[in-house]
Amino acid sequence: MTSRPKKNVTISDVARMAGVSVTTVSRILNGEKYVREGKKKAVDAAVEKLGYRPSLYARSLAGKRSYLIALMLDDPQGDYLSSIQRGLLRKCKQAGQHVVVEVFDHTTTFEQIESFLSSLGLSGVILTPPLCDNEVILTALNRRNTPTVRIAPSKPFGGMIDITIDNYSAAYHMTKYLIELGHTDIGFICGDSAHADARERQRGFQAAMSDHGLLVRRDWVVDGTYVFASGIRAARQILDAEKVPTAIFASNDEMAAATITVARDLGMQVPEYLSVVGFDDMPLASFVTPPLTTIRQPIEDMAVMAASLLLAANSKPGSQDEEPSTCLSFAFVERKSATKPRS
Amino acid sequence: MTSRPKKNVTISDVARMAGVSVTTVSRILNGEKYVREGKKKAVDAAVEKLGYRPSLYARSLAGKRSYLIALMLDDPQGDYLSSIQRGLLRKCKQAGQHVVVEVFDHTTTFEQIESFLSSLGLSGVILTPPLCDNEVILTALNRRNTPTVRIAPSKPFGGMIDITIDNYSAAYHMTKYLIELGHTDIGFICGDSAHADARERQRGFQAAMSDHGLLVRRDWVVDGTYVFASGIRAARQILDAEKVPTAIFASNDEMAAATITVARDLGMQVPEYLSVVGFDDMPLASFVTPPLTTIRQPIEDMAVMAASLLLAANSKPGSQDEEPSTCLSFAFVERKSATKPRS
DNA sequence: CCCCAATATGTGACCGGTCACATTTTTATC
DNA sequence: GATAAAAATGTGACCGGTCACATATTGGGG
Repeated sequence: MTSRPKKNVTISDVARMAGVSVTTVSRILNGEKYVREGKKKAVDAAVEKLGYRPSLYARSLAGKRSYLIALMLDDPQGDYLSSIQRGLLRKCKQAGQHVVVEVFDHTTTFEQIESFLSSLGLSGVILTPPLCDNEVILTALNRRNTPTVRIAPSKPFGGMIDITIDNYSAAYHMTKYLIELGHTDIGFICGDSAHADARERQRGFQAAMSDHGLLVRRDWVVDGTYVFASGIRAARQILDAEKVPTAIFASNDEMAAATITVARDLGMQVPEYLSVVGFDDMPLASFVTPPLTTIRQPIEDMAVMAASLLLAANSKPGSQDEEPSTCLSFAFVERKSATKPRS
Repeated sequence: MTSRPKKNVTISDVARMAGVSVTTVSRILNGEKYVREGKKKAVDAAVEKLGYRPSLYARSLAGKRSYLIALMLDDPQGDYLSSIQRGLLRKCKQAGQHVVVEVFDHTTTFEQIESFLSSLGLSGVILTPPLCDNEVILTALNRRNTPTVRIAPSKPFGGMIDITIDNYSAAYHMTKYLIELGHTDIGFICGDSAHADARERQRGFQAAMSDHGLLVRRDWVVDGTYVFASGIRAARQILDAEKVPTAIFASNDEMAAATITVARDLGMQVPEYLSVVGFDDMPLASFVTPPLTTIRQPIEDMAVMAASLLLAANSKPGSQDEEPSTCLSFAFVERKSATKPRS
């Protein structure tokens, strides 16, 4: 490491070379108005020639804005979160923001969040389930009033922006579909009950059933956690019994895929002997055999929108009250995994 | 937004309350030696009472160290990267570093990387395939001499730390296993050839075949990109022909799973009529029916180690030459997806 | 041609820490 | 008890920008 610590090019170097003041350079860099075209050219040239890049740290420290958006995750795993992250990265990159990913869970203390927030001075936060319903986190966020967008939260919280789909209706719709296909014996595999969406989906299922005068056997509604392994367990629990349903509605595709696997192991053809439907329409859904009938959720778009809203909220301060929360629409995707019940 | 912009608690507030100088506070916060126990107590108390949290920006700006580690991704998708990210997050959190995820690809210009690096002043970078072999990125990194750890790179590059497994040997081993099972007609689905590991695996396969005097039919070696969909295409290409192999070695589990799906669609039982093996041992591998015989790679550990090395490299500056690159060991995992060939 | 508003640009304080260096106190040695 | 080395602490410059405010230009309208 003999190389001289090569001094960084600073804004004043640029100013000097362009023959203007640092403020002017700063203005130009930030695209403010009130700058003469000529100076702008000179400055741009100097920037180019010197290879100047503003320091994120200096900017954040001196200015009021920040260039970091945090994606808070509980368990960094699975296609769902992957999609969210992908959408977020795409949007943020194009907006010149950087994404810092941070893991928190239900054991996280107020102190920890607080410390994270104040040391990073974020320009925004994206909260994914189940963190979006974590009181501790929400309170901390609110106290520091950090712009926040929540994805698929349970209930509104102090003017935060929420993005979700109508999980209840979607599940209702799907259930109705199965019923109209002729099924009356329908099993349900729940998602992680810490997630609001999981609870909503279950509500939708139950409602559809009772609206159609069908009873839901308690042993056909089993818990899952949205991951494949839990789907295996759940499906086994339902299908190992003496009396089995003719259809199973899994709260996400991963568990639906697991259900198909279990069914196959047990020698039950899908969909001939057992209809299986999922939720989310992850890539997986179309690859499985048979391809899953499911509900499409525009996850990546949700993330993109989340980022956009965050950025917007950030530029115009006073808009605390507008609450542009959004409920995006889902789509029913009919493929091959469900059909009329065996007679 | 009527709330007064609540001034931040600064280090000098703490110093004042504790009755010491800011330097002392700084020292204590950074765990340096040369501080009397008494003062430390007082300072800690003040910090506690005031709820003081050091600003990452101020620290990074003033100091020489940084608290951000970048994870550079090409395509943020799939279990492999997910695992890396998980390991990284875990380690970094415990080390008080934050992870910023950034997407780059082969179209990325030197200018872009350069700009990213200098504005963020990272304390380290983790490079995943295929970025770990991207000359542009490597050069930029080297020029700024940012501590870098590469995961599964192709060849050494200017004293950078590398972490990998011996993909060649692993593939060789797996191929030999199939051969010893009695297979002579073996197909191979390649991974993304931009990834060094994919090329190594193919080399290992070829070597094992020729070492055993077996010829590799060109139409049984087909390209894939490590994702499920590509596995479907590849498997179809191999299995739709008139003469099909008795075993297929897919370069990762996802494509192996796809192969099983295709085989099933074609009415070929796995493993009775077709043995299928994968690579990576992702969660998926044990869920698929039949569970995959595969090679386990300690991906998450690799990431943890990457982070550790980065942190270490960071604390002791002069250690440029040590090059603690590591080749972790893999494990052969025998499950149910491969067996003796049909006779 | 003068005056005022709108447009441009510069000045210097400040953001919240760290660091090199100076200074003071403690501890150990004789 | 004197004295030097080690330990502890303080001082002020500096990191690289932004911002509020002051100042200088410009451009109509009367």
